Amino acid sequence: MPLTIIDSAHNCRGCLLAEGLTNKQRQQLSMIIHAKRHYQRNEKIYHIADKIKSVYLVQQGSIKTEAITYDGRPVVTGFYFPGDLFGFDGIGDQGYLCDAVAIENTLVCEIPFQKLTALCTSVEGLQHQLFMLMGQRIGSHDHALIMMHNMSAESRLCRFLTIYHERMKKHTENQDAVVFLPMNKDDIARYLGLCPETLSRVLSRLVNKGVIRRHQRRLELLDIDTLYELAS
Amino acid sequence: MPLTIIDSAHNCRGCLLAEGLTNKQRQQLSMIIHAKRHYQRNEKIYHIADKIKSVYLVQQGSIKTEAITYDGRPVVTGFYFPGDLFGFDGIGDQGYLCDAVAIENTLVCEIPFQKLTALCTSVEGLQHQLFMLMGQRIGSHDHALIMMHNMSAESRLCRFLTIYHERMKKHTENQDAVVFLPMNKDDIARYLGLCPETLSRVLSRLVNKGVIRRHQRRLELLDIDTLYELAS
DNA sequence: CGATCAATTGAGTGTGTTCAATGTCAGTGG
DNA sequence: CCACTGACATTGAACACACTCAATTGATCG
Repeated sequence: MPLTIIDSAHNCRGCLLAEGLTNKQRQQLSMIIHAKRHYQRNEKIYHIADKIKSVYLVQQGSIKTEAITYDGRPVVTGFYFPGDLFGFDGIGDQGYLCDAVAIENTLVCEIPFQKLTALCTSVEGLQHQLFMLMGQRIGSHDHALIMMHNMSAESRLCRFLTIYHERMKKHTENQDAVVFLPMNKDDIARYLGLCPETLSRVLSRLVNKGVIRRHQRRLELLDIDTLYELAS
Repeated sequence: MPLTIIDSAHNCRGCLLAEGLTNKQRQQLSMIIHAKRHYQRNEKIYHIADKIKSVYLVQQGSIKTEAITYDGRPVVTGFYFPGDLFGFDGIGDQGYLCDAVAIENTLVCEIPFQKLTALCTSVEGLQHQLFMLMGQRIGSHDHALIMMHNMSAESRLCRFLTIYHERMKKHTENQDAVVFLPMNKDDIARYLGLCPETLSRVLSRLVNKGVIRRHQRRLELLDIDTLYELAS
């Protein structure tokens, strides 16, 4: 079974970068892929201030990126799941701004950025796709910024859940109102800008309201409408 | 005098996109520039959800981008000054995510994104520069996100001031410890995620501490070291 | 079954918000 | 020249929400 995954990596199937490319172009793309490898839970894919410029694709598993605030606290700046590209924070001129860490056992494929941009000059569809993805990335972070502004803990969590749920519905065959969270609660708290206790309290409150049901990392979204309402 | 500005627009001098290009390449770049025009205070350069894809360069003046939170409050997502490119939030597939609004009378040059990327395939230095700028943009917003996490009102303001001061020192001949803020206080408050009253209080506190001195929109940074310390 | 560690709950505190009152300034008209 | 007006900035008091620290409960493993 892992073989098929490795194989699909070779052919760049399912990779957002390869979308709209011909088979031949996909082959060209797969040629420049530097490495595909497994990472253990908590293993780092890259470190803050690393100068090696690559973008990475999550094949299987999940990734978080985390940075350190000016007063020394760890902050989670993003989560990435199969099909997602990450590492764009390293494209600027000061190296990576985050650590990228595997949340679980994860298969990642590395794409050297310089080779990628070189290929872009000959494969126009690829350039377009890359600009799009970077644009979307900029957009999604504007989104995150907006979210941080004066939203209550409850709103933040509900929004996180709805976004995560939509993401999973779109990319997996699972269409249920159930989500599995591969990351632990502390990571979610650091992502939402809350302390773990507050997150715990909000979760309990949502359970009491009958909006969700919990079985450790498996969440049932009982009342999606209210979830969306609370996410305002 | 405005003539020289228009002229420099034609030659793309001072434009971050044109950095490292030959004169001939700059000419090619200036050919695709769609429009250069003046905007009045509070005039919009583009609107949320606009599908027309362009990036814009501030020639003179200043720009803010603002969005609406899920509960209907306006949020300022960024400020842009001469030499800055803005409009990257519209590159994704869902149109612009913000309104771009002139803070004062402002001269802006519009660069259609499609033509720009088409030119990128032939002018490699331009492609590199564009990727870099988008990468930096992603990085700076990661930065902003980190900043929002659990920082006190005072820290946020001090960080804003130091960043703004460094920006102005780099891009203008003015090397004094003085900054002019073209935007009004409400905009700063909406950018920092504070209410205007809190911003006012923090400013007063900084004056009392002897860190800054105020004359309406002109701020003297009396004690830059403490300013940096407080920005932690 | 007890030990260990994580997760939850509770009490108290701090910081920013809200709403209201006061102060400041520019522009207008008597 | 001075009082009046309206917009905006500042200050004050009360409140709400999330944080901190501590205690309790729950889960996992030997």
